[in-house]
Amino acid sequence: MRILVVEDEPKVASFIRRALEEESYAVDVCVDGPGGLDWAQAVNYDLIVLDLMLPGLPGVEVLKRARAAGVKTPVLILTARSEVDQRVKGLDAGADDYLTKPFAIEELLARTRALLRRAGGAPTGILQVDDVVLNPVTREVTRGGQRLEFTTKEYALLEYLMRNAGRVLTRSMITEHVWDLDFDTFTNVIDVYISYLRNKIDKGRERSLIQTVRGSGYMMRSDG
Amino acid sequence: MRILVVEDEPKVASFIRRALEEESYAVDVCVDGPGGLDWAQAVNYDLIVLDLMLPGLPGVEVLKRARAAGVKTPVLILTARSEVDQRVKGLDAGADDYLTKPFAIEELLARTRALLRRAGGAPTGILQVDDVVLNPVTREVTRGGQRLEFTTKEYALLEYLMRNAGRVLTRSMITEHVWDLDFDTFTNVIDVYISYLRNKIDKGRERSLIQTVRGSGYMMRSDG
DNA sequence: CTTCCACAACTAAAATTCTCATCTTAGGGA
DNA sequence: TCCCTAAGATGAGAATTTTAGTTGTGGAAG
Repeated sequence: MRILVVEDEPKVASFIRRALEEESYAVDVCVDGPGGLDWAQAVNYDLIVLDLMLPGLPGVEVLKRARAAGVKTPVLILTARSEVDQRVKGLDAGADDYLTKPFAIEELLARTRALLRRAGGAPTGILQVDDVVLNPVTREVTRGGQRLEFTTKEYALLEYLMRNAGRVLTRSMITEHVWDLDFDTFTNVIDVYISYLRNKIDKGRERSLIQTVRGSGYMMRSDG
Repeated sequence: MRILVVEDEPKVASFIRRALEEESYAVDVCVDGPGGLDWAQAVNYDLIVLDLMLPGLPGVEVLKRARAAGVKTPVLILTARSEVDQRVKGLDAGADDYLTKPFAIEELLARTRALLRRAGGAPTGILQVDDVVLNPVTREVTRGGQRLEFTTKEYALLEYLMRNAGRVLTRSMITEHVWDLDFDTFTNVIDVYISYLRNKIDKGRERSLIQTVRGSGYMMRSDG
């Protein structure tokens, strides 16, 4: 899940970034309106968090132009408590939800989850492949009832694979969703992390849930 | 030293990024013209590497507008072999040097060094503080003739300190030049890396070359 | 059909980067 | 002077990434 945060105050931006990254989202931060608009159009984000008070170009304008340009990504806007009519304008301009500053970070995370869930059309949010069950809300993963522990990157990769079970994911697709955007092609971190996942998930089983598709990428088996 | 690379082909971009990072520059990559222009104006880069063949806005236009907006940063343009008149236009628009694709990466690094040296007005490039000698070209550091080894980040931090010996560098200045732009304020990596440097440089000496300026930041002693 | 080669993928181990928790120090009140 | 707080230092170790050597695969050549 890739999220764009358009926010000019560095403190707030890095606070949000950190919180979202802890939840295993891939986060890009942009500090001004025009830049935000560019990124929103250039990359197919899963969610955009947009401050309405921006230098260069007001947030509402960014949103309007992005929508005009055909960007369908759900947008969560941030406003100061006083900017009530801004908020209304924001929702009119095509925002999907809003949050007033200052806000509890947990609130932001909850709304993020909600928006992503709504966009994905998933009713429960629980992912299951074979006897592996992943709960995106609590970030808990079990296999056959046994709890499994993952690091942030491992979890992000696993969730992406499970969300796309039965589909082949190329290395660049994985890169785009789980690692940084300007990613180095000449590394094999993905292979390494696949190996970590297999170690934890398939330990002791003969057939891995994660299949290698030679020359293309990897695929999570959609069913036994 | 912070460098902006504006280049749309991901392979080329990450190739350049990697090469520059290996030389301890802090590198930002931007994939289109408008974005490049924004970043060039928003951040005080030490060098901009600009592809002339860009989506959104031609490189020459980016350059013209940046210059019009008062951006003084040296610019190195990249062109395909066939785009001879583009190159001329680029130099007319205010570029400081050019390189034709395909190019040897060493060539790019050499020109980068040359441009940065020219801009900094440093004649030899060798930095010396007390008996610590740093050669930015070979990335070799010695103290009293003894060779010292550093990791990429350690080296970048040390070079920045030495280039500004006698001046107090705040944590945000260090952040801007050595770490990523959207840096987390709540971390103490800088302190940790200062500690690493002291361990390697001052091992066994009573007085550290790197002074702590309480409440402000750090400073490399300019002289004994 | 078999063998060989080149490339893709795998993995262990090392290196690097970053975080966290704890300890130390400096400086300003009470 | 003593104590308290904020700032800084640092060891331990977790997470991430790189490196390099090994293994596996499929196609080409014989």
